[in-house]
Amino acid sequence: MTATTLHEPSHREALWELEAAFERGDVVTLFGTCTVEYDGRAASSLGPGARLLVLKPDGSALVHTDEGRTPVNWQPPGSEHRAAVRDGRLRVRSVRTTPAETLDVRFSAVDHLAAYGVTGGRDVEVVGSEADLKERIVADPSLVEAGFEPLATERESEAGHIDVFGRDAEGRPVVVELKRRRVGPDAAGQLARYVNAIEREEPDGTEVRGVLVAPSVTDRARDLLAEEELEHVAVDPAASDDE
Amino acid sequence: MTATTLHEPSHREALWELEAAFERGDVVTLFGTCTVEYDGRAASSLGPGARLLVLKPDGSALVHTDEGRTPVNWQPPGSEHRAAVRDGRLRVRSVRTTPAETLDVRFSAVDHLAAYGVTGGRDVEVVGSEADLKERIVADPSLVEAGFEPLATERESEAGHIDVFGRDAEGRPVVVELKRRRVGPDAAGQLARYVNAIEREEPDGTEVRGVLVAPSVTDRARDLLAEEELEHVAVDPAASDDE
DNA sequence: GCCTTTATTTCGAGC
DNA sequence: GCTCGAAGTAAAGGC
Repeated sequence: MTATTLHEPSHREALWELEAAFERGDVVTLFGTCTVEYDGRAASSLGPGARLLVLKPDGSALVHTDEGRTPVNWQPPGSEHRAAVRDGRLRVRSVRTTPAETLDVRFSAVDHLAAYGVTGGRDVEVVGSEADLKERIVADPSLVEAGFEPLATERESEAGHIDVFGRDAEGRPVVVELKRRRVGPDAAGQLARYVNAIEREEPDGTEVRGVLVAPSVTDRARDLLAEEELEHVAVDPAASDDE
Repeated sequence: MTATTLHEPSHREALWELEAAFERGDVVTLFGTCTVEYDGRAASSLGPGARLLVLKPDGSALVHTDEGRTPVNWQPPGSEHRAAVRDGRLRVRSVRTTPAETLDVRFSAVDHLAAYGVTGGRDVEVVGSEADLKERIVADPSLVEAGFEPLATERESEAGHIDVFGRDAEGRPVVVELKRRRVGPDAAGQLARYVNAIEREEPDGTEVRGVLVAPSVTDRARDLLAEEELEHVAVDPAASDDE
């Protein structure tokens, strides 16, 4: 892996290295004092300050301060990075279309620039997602209730994609909505929409049950579930193989 | 601003510099080959690869590959960073509680380390948010409809916070929900919940109107609005002073 | 491309 | 601390 670094480069030196790094498809980090202007879906302006700029070969751009997980400004993948020196100052501009968005970073001082060939090993295996919960339900339908029989995990309805569809011990259709964590009113509304859609699809008068499978629900969600005559089944969030 | 950089340091040299940087409250970037283990709300495992690790003094940790705006692994602010050398390899561990989460980055090779004093200028002024839309509505209520009179922008209901509440030309109560961009069924559901809540609060039989103010709505949202007898008013998203 | 939903969402406000 | 909703949400999957 090659790493090129410049310590307190001139703006013009930084520009040369930046352009070479773009050419190579490197990931670039830039530390320095800069202002940031963004215009697109919204618009924002950020006064002078010391920041970290990360530029990726896929077009992503991140402006980080010393605080927060979220960049203070950014540009999503698919943007195009361009660098220039204007009035003796390095300027990095990242532009994308649909939607039209521009990120403009103007440096008054560049403290450090590093360019790296970063490749390989992007695949993360995340465990504990909603998909995992679905697998648990299918493997052990009694987690929903005794006698529950899953019929489809990919059923489409007029209202959208239903997590698990099946029938209870008495043969009544059951719509199951899965959430891996405590849920609010939005999830109750989502389940209600699905149940209504299935009621329209089933023969007239068929009673369709709706079950929200989640670790817990908020008070407001509980009220909404009661109002819509939907049910909540508590499941332990993690607990698959580990304890 | 002081910037310390190490090029291809030994694992032990990297450790010393890391600990000094933590002490100083610097932002640190580390390039190298590493594996990443995360365990907390979910769990994940990331095999060896070249990555960029960013450590912030507020406890944030970001693991970036050469793709994507979102880090492949991370730890939110409030975590605590610790570094150590085990079996001759640098290991950075970031831990937080509530919820208990651990991020473990094990390096097989450290290519570059940089530490920076990044301070000041974190405040971004974002224009074009929902709050801006609310100001526009209050300044010109006819954007909702002729004769609309806003009475409250902070009205609380049993179902939650209502963006704008007012009365139409005939004196009927109107619940206005604002969205700065095209909306789906969730927003229609949200508005329906607010309208229902106000109908319960108003004298029996009072007809309460619900108006969704947004640039546009999806087909499904349109159906849902029609079902619930709610209305949609189109507003240009940007368009305040600029054109 | 649009639509829909999930996310280790993050973040902020209010209670 | 929890709840709720916004976000330039991002990212994935389906059409």
